[in-house]
Parts: sequence; structure tokens; C-alpha cells
Amino acid sequence: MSRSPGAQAAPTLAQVAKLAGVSVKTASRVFNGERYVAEATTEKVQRAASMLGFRPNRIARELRRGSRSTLIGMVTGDLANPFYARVASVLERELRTAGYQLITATSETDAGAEERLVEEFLERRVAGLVVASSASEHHRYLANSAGVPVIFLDRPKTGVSADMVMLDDRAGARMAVRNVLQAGHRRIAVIGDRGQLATHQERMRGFTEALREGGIADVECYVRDEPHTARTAKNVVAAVMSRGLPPTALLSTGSLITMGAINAFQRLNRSAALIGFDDFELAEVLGISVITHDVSELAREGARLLLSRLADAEQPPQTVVIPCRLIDRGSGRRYELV
Amino acid sequence: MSRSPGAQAAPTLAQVAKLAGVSVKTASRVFNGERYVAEATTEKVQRAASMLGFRPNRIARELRRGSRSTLIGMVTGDLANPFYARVASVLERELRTAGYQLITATSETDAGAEERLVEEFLERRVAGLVVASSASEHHRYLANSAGVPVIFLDRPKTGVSADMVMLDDRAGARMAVRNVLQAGHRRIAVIGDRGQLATHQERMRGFTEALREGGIADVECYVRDEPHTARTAKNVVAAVMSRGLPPTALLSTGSLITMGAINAFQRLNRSAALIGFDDFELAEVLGISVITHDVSELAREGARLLLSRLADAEQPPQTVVIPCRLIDRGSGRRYELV
DNA sequence: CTGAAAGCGCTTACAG
DNA sequence: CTGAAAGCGCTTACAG
Repeated sequence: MSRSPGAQAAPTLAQVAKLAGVSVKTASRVFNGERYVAEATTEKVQRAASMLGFRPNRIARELRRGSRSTLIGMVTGDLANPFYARVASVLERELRTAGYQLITATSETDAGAEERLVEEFLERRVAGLVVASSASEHHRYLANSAGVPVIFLDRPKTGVSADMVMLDDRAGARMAVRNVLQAGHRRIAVIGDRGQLATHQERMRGFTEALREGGIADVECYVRDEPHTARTAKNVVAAVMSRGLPPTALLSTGSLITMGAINAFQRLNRSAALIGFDDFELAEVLGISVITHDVSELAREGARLLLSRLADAEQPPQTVVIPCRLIDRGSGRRYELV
Repeated sequence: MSRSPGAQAAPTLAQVAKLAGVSVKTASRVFNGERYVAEATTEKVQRAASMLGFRPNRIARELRRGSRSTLIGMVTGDLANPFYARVASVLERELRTAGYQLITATSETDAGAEERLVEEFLERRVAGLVVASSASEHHRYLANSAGVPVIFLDRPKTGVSADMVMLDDRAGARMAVRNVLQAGHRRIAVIGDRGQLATHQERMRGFTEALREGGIADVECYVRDEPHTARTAKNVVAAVMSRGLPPTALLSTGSLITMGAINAFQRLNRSAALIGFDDFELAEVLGISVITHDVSELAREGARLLLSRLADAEQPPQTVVIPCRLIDRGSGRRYELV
């Protein structure tokens, strides 16, 4: 462990000032674009800075400026998940234009770590926090965040008032149900992923409620709701399809399950109508109808809420609901698919 | 723009010390786990801290500790791209266990912005930089990074010596070519995505070289290499397949093109053998052979190189090559697919 | 248009 | 085991 020789002491503002023959304050003015600096002075300072390879130290600046950084912390369930990845990507872009930088942390790594990650962000004096993960007791952050704004993305209501952006999963589920009911289906299976907590459960509830409202009597009979991997999703669908009186239509709470269903259909060489939440590559090629949301909009609204809260801490908490839509590719009306 | 009242001045170490009746230095010792603090003192300090809701200020700590943070900056082409997202996810996890936090920036936002992003990272005194983006002149960072280690992920060699992790695209291309040649194919189209710069070009070169070595005379005849969206990929494949003497096999440099090909096959109701780089969901269901790399390994090796460089700035630059493998699902041997 | 002094919240280097 | 002083690199608040 040698002490990096490359990482030699970086030049400071004081060194630049000295070389330029001005005071530290005057040099500071140049890098902050303050008015009232003679042009000749500006030039002298800039020349000295580039000779030394000076780069302002943001750490020092932030400490002096009131010890609150321009970092925004984001807690996600799993950055590798395309949903979170897209949210992070859009958020990063939106926040950057407002002068903030996104810093990410993934909570699913070890359960219960989320609180520690948030604590780390707060020690770093982040200007704000965006929470888009599935841990359950988020509201505690609010109490402990010491006035740092927290925005919740795609979380269920908890009674605690806070800024949040939600997906209208219930309405989406209703659209899917309407689609298969109109095609005449009556035996309709609902496959959920209990592991994916919040969102998936909302979708489950949306499906079953809408089915009941649609006059389907024995809804529970075809409901399966458990944690899923790609493999188990396939198996569950295969099992449901192999019953004595198999369903003629399937509703799925996520693309993993939808793809598992397609896989199962192929193995069984039988199929059913199918509509799932979340669009996926090749869904169009395969003609699968999906319920989808505009993830970019979710992220953009999240950024907007945060920036607005940052500008005015007093305003009442807002909730934004992102609508969903059905992309009808015909699979909800068919009785034979593969 | 009210001055957030929630963001009231956070309690400081000095306040904790005063409440606990000890010196600032002693209080500091408690939060840094230094030895030689009486147990009673530790307790007093901790009680005072929790009464006040004290949270150590990392900004101040980092400034004092030598103005180098525990942040690692990562520049990606596009965080929403599954490849970069997975890299970021793994990297974040690996670095966190070593006490570092990942901070991300996306360069594709506006071309040429990359340098500005890197500059911002350096002003923030990041401990290291990971560059995984397609901008071309990365080597310049090295000159300007003021001793901050830079690790390049999936970049082509530039002659500049630096720590880097590369994918063995050439070897992968060779495997794909061997697969279709062994199946007896002779008219083999190569579809590339010139827009995706580095990696895709390596793959193109790998394909054409291997074809020539395999005794295919008129290789160029079936080569198409231009920037692609999902739509243009489909159109290009359709055009190639509609020629007088159509190819009997297709090689693709990325999953976007592979999926475009599947789409085109469907529209034309004709098909060809097909092998593409990068695995994708449903590739298994559709029986498409792919050349794939272990992205997690890429990221893990990147983290390892960075941590090793951080520990010893003197060691010679290392290059790690991640091997690739063919997942043979049969599509390279078929003459009819869809 | 410019500068000298103080201080952001912490740790380092010393001294006891 | 504990503490008083100095200082990390910058900006704030004042004064000229």
C-alpha cells in the first residue's frame, strides 16, 4: 500500500492566487463568475490556474456553503432491473440539468441494509433522496431525514403524507380484465409474483376485483400468487393449464411471468389468451397484449416533485399518478396462441 | 424559494461534545472507533448524540482527511441500456463492500458532454473513475485525471497503457462463424450496428476475418453495417433476405439486430440460420443461438482492478480479457426457422 | 474592483 | 485516557 505518488497534493486556490499575484478572495471570484473583477485580473488568474492544473475543490466549497451537497441519493431495489435502470437514467439526466448529481445504492443486496444506505447518504449531506425500492417501512426515513426531502417512487400509500409518484396499477388491471371478458373468456387465471411486493400486489388486487365486478363467480379458483423466478413462473403456468378444467385466459402481473407463460404454452403445445403487465422486447413480434406505463414519465415527475420540494419545503405533499395503457396486440382475444 | 425550515442547521460534533461535557476531540474519537476512550465517556457521548440526532458530516471529514472522497465516478453510455445497468449494479455492490460509493453519469445525453462530466467528478475529488462508454478519446482523461485512477471497461486498445477489462469479441465471432460453417452454410450475411462503435466494430471484424479464414470468398457481398434502431434493423434484414441469391445464414453484432431479424423473418415468412451477439429474454424460447459474455465478471474484474490500483498506484497497468461462449440453441444449423 | 479575517465541521499532530 | 490548537480549501461577511 504505497501512498499514491500520482495523487500528489492538488493545487489549491491559494497557490493560484499567489501565482497570479492576487488575494484568495479575488481568485475565488473568478471561478464563481462573480461580477466586479477586472478583465486583466480574470485573465491573470485563469492563466495561473491552467499552469497549475487547478480544479476547484467541491468538497471544500460545499462545506463552507452550508454543508449540503448537490448530490441526490437514490435507493433502488436493484439497478440491474430494467425498470429501476430506466428510472435512474432519466432521473440522472433531469437532475443534472438542475445542477444535481445522482448517487445510487441498491438495497436488495442484503435485506435491511436499506436503512444503512440511507444513513450513509444523509451523512454525505445529500440534498434529497429518491426511494424506489420494495422495502416496506419507508415512512421511517421521513422522520429521520432531518429535513432532507424524500420522494417515493411507485410505493403504495402508507397513510404517511409524502411526495410520491405512483403507477395506476389498479386501472391497468381493469383494462386487462375488460379485454378478456369482452372476448368471452370466463375461466381466467391470475398469476402474480408475491416476491415483488407492492406493485405486484396492487396488480393482483386490481385483477381479482375487476373480475368480481365483471361477474366472475369463482375468481379465487384460478389465482396463483407466489415468489417467482423464470423457471417457477413457467411451472406454475404449466400446472394451472394442466388442470381438469383449464383456464382459457391468463392474466400476469409482470413480464417475467408473461414470458414464463409463453414458455409453458410452448412446452405443453397448448395455449390460452394472455395479457400481462409490462411490455417487453419481442412482445410485438409474438403478438402479446400488455399493460404498460410510461417509466420515463414516472421518473420525470419524480424529478419534478423533488426539485419543487427543494425550492419550497413548505408546500403540501403531492401525489402524482401515472396512468397506464393497454397495448392491444390481440392475445387477449385468442383461444389459441403459440 | 423559501429557505427550507426543515433543513435546519444539523447538530455538530461540537454541540454533542458540549452536551456530553467532553472535548470535541474526545467526541470525535467515539465516532471513529478510536481506542483509549473510557467506557463511561463513550456512553455519555453516544447519549448526547442520539438526543441531538447527530450525524457525522462526511463532507467535513473528507475535507480534513485529505480532500479525497470515497466516491467512485462511473461514466456510462446510457444507464438504461441493460448492459451498462448490469455493470453499474455489480460495480456498486463490489465497491460498497470496500467502503466506496458509486456515482453515475450518462454521457450520451449530449455528445461531447463526457469531458464535462469527468471534470465534475474530479472536482468532487472522486477516488477513482470507471469509464464504460463509447466516446472515442478516452485516453485524454488519463493525462488530466491528476493521479486519480481510471479503469476502462469494454474499450478497444488505444495504444495508451491503462487498466482495462475487455470482452473477447473476436473469439466470440469466430465461434459463431464456425457454427454456421459446420452446418454447411456458405452464403452468410453479416449485419452490424455501426452506431454502437467499439464493441460492434470488433465483432464485425471478427466475423469477416473468420469467414475469410473459413474459405468464404465473397464475404463483403453480404455485409451490412450501419447505425440501427429496431425498425431499421428489421428493414435491413428484410432487404438482404429479398435479394436474388439470399443468404442462408445471418450473423448479428447485437441483440437488437437479432430481434430485428426474427421480426423480418416473420414478415417475410422466410428464414435463415441465425446467430447473434448478446443473449436476450426469449432467445431460449425461440431457440436462437447466441454469443454471450459474463457481464458480472466484467464488472467484478473492473472493481478488482480499481481497488488494486487504489491500493498501489505504482503497479503496471493490467488488461483483463473476459472470454465469451456460444449458447447453442440450434439456430445456426437450421435452414428454416420461424 | 479588491482584500484581510473568520469560519464551515471535522481530523491531525502534539502534549499531557 | 483526554484536550487545546491548528488547519483541510474554500466562501461569507465586511471593509475599503
